[in-house]
Amino acid sequence: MEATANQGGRATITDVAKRSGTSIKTVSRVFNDEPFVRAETKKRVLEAAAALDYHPNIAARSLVRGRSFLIGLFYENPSPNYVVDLQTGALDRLRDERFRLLLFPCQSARAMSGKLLQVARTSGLEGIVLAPPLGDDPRTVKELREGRMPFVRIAPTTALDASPMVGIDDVEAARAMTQHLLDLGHRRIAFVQGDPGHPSTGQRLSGFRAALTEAGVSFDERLLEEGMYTFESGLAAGRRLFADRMRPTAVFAANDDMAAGIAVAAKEYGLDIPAHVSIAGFDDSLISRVTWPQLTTIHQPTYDMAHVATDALLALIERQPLDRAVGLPHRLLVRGSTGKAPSGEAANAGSSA
Amino acid sequence: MEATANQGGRATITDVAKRSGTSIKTVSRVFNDEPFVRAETKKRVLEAAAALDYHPNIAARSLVRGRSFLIGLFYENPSPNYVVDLQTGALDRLRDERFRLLLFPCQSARAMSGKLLQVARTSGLEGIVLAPPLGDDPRTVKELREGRMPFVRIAPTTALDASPMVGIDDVEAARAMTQHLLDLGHRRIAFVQGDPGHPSTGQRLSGFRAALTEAGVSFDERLLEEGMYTFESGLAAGRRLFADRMRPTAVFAANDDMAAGIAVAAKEYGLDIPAHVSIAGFDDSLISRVTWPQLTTIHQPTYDMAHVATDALLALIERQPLDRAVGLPHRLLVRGSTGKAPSGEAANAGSSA
DNA sequence: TTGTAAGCGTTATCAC
DNA sequence: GTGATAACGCTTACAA
Repeated sequence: MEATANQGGRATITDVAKRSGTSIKTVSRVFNDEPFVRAETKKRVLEAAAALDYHPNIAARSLVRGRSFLIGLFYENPSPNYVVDLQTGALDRLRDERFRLLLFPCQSARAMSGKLLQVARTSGLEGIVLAPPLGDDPRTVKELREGRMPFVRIAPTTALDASPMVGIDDVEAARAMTQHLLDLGHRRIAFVQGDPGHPSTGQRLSGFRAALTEAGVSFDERLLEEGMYTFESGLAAGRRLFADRMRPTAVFAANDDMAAGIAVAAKEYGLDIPAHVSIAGFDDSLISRVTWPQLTTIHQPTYDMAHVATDALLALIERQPLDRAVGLPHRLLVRGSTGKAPSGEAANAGSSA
Repeated sequence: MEATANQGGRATITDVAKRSGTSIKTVSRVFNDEPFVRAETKKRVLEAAAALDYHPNIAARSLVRGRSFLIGLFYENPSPNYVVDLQTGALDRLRDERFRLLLFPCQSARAMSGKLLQVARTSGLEGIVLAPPLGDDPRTVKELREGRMPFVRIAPTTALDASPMVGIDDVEAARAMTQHLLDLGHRRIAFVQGDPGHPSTGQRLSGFRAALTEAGVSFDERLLEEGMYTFESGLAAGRRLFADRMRPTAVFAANDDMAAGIAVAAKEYGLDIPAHVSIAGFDDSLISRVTWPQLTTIHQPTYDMAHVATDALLALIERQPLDRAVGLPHRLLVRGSTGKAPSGEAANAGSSA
């Protein structure tokens, strides 16, 4: 072959070595920032590389090192806001690292159960970040552990020490929100649950209940509504709640999408927010700022959680020390959708449907 | 070395060959679905592979083929809804292909100008999908062409034949929306522009103007407001518009996020939508369905555009025939935020601030 | 401080 | 149908 100019394709390390009058090893040293290269030599190499528009071949590099420098972000969440926060947090952490991020939107935790390791292997991933609720599938966790695939979970609720994790305290946050409603004088507070498949659903509910119990307020179980974390399910739950003569003076939804649906239902019933009914959400997603009035909610640092999780994953892969569990603070954002309970406590203002 | 069992690491093609009593070439044939492998041999290979949990090493494969099977999606859009639609469209097209998608969220087209090819080369991309407005930067386009990097643009507005493209007709869609408002009897219609850096801004405005001109309605230039495609800029524009005594009876915003902001401004001024003022958006983003009332808008098939663009990119990379330009249809979605113009044409109902 | 040689795990060539 | 063997472009011993 006697290759001289490497016709056609991209320049290789050999081309650069020839052009700079050095060896491929020296070029390799320069491109890997290894010490012991004379400044002048380095300069010559860099010039040749620039002239040839040389970029190291990632595949070759990966092959010889036995590493892919690829990590995967697995998520199931249907909320674009949440997903983008997640991605951005991970991507930002990867900036200036050699690692790259591959996305794995999943239909459901159930559908992925037992397949995740397989997918990771096929894609050559070196590690995985699992967004909720994927990190709560026992089978997935078991598989990943047995397969020795490094992984970090965001906001897991089961087998907390099965992997490094990062999260907020959902129970505590829900308790804080409930306390806020109690402080405003509400006593008939409804709670709309999220997807039963998400463990956050149970946690938020238990925080809600705990706050009521502490305050000595008994809970009317008829005010516990089911939902699926979607706008539509919130709308439906709201309609059911407001159709009742003994409707609540406040509704705490386990996420913002449902809260927005509930707000629409309230308007359908001619109820003013917050004069007739207060509505609280959870997540501080974009949607919470575009309803009118804006939703009182809990800010979850999704971006930060993804950032920290990615950080931990890199440490795990590189076998560096890391925190097994990081707790990030939530924030209660009081906005226009919650206000003083109507006087008379169980007021029934507004037109009925 | 006399390697027998490949200790520690992943199983390789050699391991599979040994275990199945064949050669690596045969294993390779099986895993690449090449013909001329006896069914029985194939079966043996597959069994051995399964037993060993063998997955072909992507890096090695890429190296020898001189291909990365990586494509990049570059976007600048700050709207999570839009971004996720884009990603999903591209990802869905890639399903069951060997290609993988790398994400490149960009700060701005300007910041990327002159760097894009560089980034693509460094990441070893085989091709690129450019979401608006990145596809309108002349320098980027020139560079990509000269560097012979396959790329497809979504909704470009300049140098339309510089690359394969897919889009909708923004001018036509804006004209349709304006016509809808005219049909409802509106004559004082305000237009809120988007980010001047996005070419869609100019197109939508010109569609708006064209419709007015055709209808013989003169346009009061004071009803042309600036915006940035963000919720906040819409809110600000809305406040300016509604503070004026001669406020419009309808507002057409160049996207939904701004329209949602305008709706909030209207409520601040005590204006009922659509009784006092009609509001129209553009994009059919999630936000358009969570305001109250829901926004009349234009459905842009973002998902489909990304899907088609990715499809075209793959064809381009594989040197297969493809359409240089695909036009996708828009859809006018009439929802609750637009209604008949207040009687008396220039009505001024509602309380002022 | 620099260079030589040996792989990394595939696919491609070409003989059998 | 199948199997040696040579690349692919790079990093890592190991010399010099």
